[in-house]
Amino acid sequence: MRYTDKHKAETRARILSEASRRLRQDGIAGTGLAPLMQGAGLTHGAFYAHFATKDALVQAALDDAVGQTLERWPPPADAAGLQAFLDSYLSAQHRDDPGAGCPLPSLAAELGLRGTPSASTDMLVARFARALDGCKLDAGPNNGLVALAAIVGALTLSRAVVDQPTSQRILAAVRAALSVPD
Amino acid sequence: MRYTDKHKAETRARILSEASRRLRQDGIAGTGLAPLMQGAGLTHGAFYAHFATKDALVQAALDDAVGQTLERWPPPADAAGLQAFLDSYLSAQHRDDPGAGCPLPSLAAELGLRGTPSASTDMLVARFARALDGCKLDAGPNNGLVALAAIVGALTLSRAVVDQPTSQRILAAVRAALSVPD
DNA sequence: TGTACATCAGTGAACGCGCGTTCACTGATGTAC
DNA sequence: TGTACATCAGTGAACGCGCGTTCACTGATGTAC
Repeated sequence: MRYTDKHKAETRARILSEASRRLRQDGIAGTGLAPLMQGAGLTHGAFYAHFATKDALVQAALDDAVGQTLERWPPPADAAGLQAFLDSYLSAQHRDDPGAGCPLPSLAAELGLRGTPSASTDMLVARFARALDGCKLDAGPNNGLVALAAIVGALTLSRAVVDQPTSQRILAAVRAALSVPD
Repeated sequence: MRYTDKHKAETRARILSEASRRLRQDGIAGTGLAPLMQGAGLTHGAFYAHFATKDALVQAALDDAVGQTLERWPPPADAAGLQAFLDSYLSAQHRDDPGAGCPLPSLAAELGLRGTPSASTDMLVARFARALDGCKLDAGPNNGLVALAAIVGALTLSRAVVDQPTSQRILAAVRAALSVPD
């Protein structure tokens, strides 16, 4: 072997991390392989030593983004943890940095339209729905699923809306609606 | 003039209608001008007799989609009307035909990421929030805004999810959570 | 320990293709006389 | 009413560009002797 296996694994991880960020920031169609590889400090030709196609990278990067998201927002242990989850997910910081955020608001629509969804998405939906089940919404047996739809919709709309006060109001309204009472 | 003004206006309307549908179906980046013009029964060169750039078309087509959406779901007059709105918006039919549907679930994320949002989006958000204010969610002063986030998130997720029972459950759960009681 | 060879991640030029956009041209129609 | 001209929506070839992908080659490293 020319380089150690460790070296190759590190390069692959670097490409993956760059892709994971760029996909959430620019969308799937908006992410080109050449700029991506340049961002990873390589030329575009090196790509195919690590992934068979762009689609294969998209799948792997999506898995990575989902994993990162589950690490950032692990299942809350108690009411305070759930409140922290909501505050963090519905923050201006999350809204303004989609590349580091949850892939559902940034990528779910494109995945749905393309018809090439991944199993990771379903898992993330299931985990987040369970995590949110305890929030105050009081929407019946699928409380967590309703709360998830609300926070994903809120973040999506808060990014799309031009008027900044409206953007803030959307986040604040959903935060208030789901918040655990003191 | 070679053709009547009416003829030109009709052609423009045909391009706009085709674009309005395709944008919601394939996204902005996913909609090419050549296939679009072919869909309108013209060659791609004719495009620039009607629009200055692709961006100008996107703006106009987005306005068209918003207008179409407000016609399809006008402000409900009473509780029964609100219920009909919810049932229709959260239907499998709406989920499975994004090209004819509300542009928020299909395009809001891309508009947010691109940073080229339109005033129409804000108007649609405001109108729908007002329309949904009376629904049962009971989420405080911005009830309609919370309900809007929930239905937009629900439709987006129902399209992205692989598992069909989960997709149906998302729509049904949000429908139940917002429904006006009998 | 030192040398010869095999491996293969990474380089950089090139592939065909579709993109948004431009442009010389056509030809059906409206207007002027 | 009939003819000559002006208009301009629409055609179709072409533009440069970035896309995903391929490929002959390089050269640093690990392995074999």
